[in-house]
Amino acid sequence: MKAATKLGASGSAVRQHNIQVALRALHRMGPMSRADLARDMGLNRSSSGHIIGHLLQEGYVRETNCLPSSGRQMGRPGIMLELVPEALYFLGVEIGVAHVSTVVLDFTGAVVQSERRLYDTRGEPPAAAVEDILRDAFASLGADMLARLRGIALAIPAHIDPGGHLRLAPQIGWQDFAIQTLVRKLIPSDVAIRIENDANALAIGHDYREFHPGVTLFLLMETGIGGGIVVNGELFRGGRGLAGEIGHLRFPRSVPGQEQGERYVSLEDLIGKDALVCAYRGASGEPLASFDDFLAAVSDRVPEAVIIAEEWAKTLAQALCQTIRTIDPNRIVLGGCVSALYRFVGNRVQHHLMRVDPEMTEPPRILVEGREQFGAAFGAACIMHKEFLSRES
Amino acid sequence: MKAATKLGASGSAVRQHNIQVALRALHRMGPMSRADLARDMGLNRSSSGHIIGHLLQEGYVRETNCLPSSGRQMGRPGIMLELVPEALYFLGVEIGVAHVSTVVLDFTGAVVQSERRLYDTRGEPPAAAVEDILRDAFASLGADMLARLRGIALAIPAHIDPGGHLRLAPQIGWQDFAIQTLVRKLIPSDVAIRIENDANALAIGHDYREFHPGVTLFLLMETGIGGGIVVNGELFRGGRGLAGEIGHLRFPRSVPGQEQGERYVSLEDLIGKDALVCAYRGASGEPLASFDDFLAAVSDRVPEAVIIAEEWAKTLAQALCQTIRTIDPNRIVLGGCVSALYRFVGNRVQHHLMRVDPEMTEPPRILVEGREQFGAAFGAACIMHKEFLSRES
DNA sequence: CTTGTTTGGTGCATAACGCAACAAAACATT
DNA sequence: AATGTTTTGTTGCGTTATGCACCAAACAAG
Repeated sequence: MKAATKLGASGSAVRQHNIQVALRALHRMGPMSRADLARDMGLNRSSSGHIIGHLLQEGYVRETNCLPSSGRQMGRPGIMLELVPEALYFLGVEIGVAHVSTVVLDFTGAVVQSERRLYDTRGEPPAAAVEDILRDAFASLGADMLARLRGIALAIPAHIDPGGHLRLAPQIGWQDFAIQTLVRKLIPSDVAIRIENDANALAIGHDYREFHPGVTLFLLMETGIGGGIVVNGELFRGGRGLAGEIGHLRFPRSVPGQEQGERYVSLEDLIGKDALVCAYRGASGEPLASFDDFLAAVSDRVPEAVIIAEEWAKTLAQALCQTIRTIDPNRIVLGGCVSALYRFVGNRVQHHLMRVDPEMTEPPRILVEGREQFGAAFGAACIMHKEFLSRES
Repeated sequence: MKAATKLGASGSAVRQHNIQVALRALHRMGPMSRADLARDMGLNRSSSGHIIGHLLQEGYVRETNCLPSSGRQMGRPGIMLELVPEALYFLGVEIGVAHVSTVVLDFTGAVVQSERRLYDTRGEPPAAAVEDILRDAFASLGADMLARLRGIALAIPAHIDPGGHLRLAPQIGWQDFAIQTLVRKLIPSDVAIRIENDANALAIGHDYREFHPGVTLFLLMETGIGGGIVVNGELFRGGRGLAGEIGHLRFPRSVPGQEQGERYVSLEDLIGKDALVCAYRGASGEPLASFDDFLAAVSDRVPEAVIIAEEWAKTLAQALCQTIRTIDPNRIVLGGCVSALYRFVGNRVQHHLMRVDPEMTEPPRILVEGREQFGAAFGAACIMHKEFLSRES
């Protein structure tokens, strides 16, 4: 109510803004000339030239011999410009239950370094673990990267509130931990920081490679079911950072013993990896069967496995229907190891979707994200890259 | 992918932007001096003075004798400034099933005219009806209002896609109708136009009187259950304009005859007004009972009515739980005549909410919007007022 | 070779903001 | 009552970034 407006733009703010727009255009459209840039930004060639001159001098942009890829042109060809890859670096760190991954992006957004190593997160107190992980991540960076690092993001399977405070991370046993202020104390003050939920990071990572207009729902399906919602390239976090947590949808399941008493079970306890493995072990009589065994059985159409997969498809369809009606996504992307099951029973999911809600007009496309190399660490790094090109330098 | 950036800001664009910011501040904070404005906007007093000088000359702002309401101040008191009410007007029109409402806002956002009359929308072909309604709405405006009208919004119980095309309006029997292009042809080209879903308009209307940070879910509960999601003052429409349509959530209901075969019913067929009236008529044995009779019976704790209300509370809690987990709202506002039931069984809804999802930490506040005079027409007018203060003049 | 077209750069004008200074208007103090 | 203090509104000047017009350069086509 008394929130200050604070949006006044002064002269030099315009220049900052236009620099950001130019860098974003250069990032998205690849090499382009000053004239291309002027047309794209809607300003005069001379202004574009001044901006590029500034960026050349600062070392963010360089001229390149790349051929003008655009169609046949009549006059003098332009001098192609591109972002200087080694100008700045951005670090993404994924803190998992039993591993830590790091990804380094250069200024063009390309992955220049990627590591994954085992780490028992549960065995350490939070503060010591974070300090440990960051020290290791920094040690793996070259001196030039370290000097030009401008952003770090941590992706954690946790509920992070809008202030960067970790509320609850059941899988790694952390809770109520001021992680952002801790990280802030550990790294130079000119490096931007962001703490993000891992599913949100994955969603951004998937979306950032190419811009998807509209609304995308990203589901990360492992033992838990996480989710991220991306709207026109921006994360939708909800009021307290919990939006998209589809895994916590509740479904009534009648208890065998009692006739009337309904119990409510969360979605991830119904269609998560552990639930599937547990069901398959019971049905197959193999108490040591793995998730891959289950997948193989579904692939071979073993009846016990197919029945479990069918139930999975039905429950997933119910959940997707609720979500589709609530946020109206244009597309749904499935990730995580459980998403492999969709390749076998995707048509069953579609079938149940139409059965649950026959009135649904043009349901969103559902696709499976297979490229697991782009993990949450990549998404986290993308968040910082994106943020740098969106805020003032 | 090839989307032009087109965000370059030139010199005069800065001024336009700052004019908008100044007008918004004046609208939100009420009368304030040039110095107050400069502080709020974060620019120099001289710049603020220049902007105000321009707005005074254009007739958007005037000096007033209103006392500086802010606390004790030492030096020379400032000259209070305020928006000129009669500078511009904005019209909101709600097209209902059996009535049409119009609301006119002045430049300060105050309601200066409000009408409601019966109109059988179903009895007319869409194009003729819209033309008819608009002609009547214009006829009710004074000449000065007509000359200074800058925006018209229509609120319709329909699915409107992002392009302003009416896809489906079952309640009034319209579908697939290019309403925005029709309206565009009927009114002067300097008047902005917006076609919006009625629940969305209501949500904006509720939110616009004072700014609510975070996420608000607005539920319009009549025979149908509509919904609107407002995020930091902006509507979240979803990929195709269907976000928040909570009434179309599907719930499995076992059919009495068949044991196994589940049927899925949409939420509005379970907790909408017609469903409640139908159930109460059956239970009470009064085939002509009205919704108000049912409410009175619940108020008097007539057992048959209370049982129906309890089922309503349980189903509503289930639906709210799914929604809360999906979009994580900070608050939920109930509107429409059915929301009166919440006053009686709100605690039961809360009880079921905790039973469905005991792990929910700090559930959003649920409140009932009683001021029905602020209907969808008011919300539609607010949309145009807001849009004028947000876009370039 | 000449002509046409497009590009990159330069000088000048314009627009908007920040800064500093000043008169004016109230209140506090002596 | 006279004076100092504090804040406000206004004015002139300097800075910055953009737009416009013009020019040389580079390449294609006739």
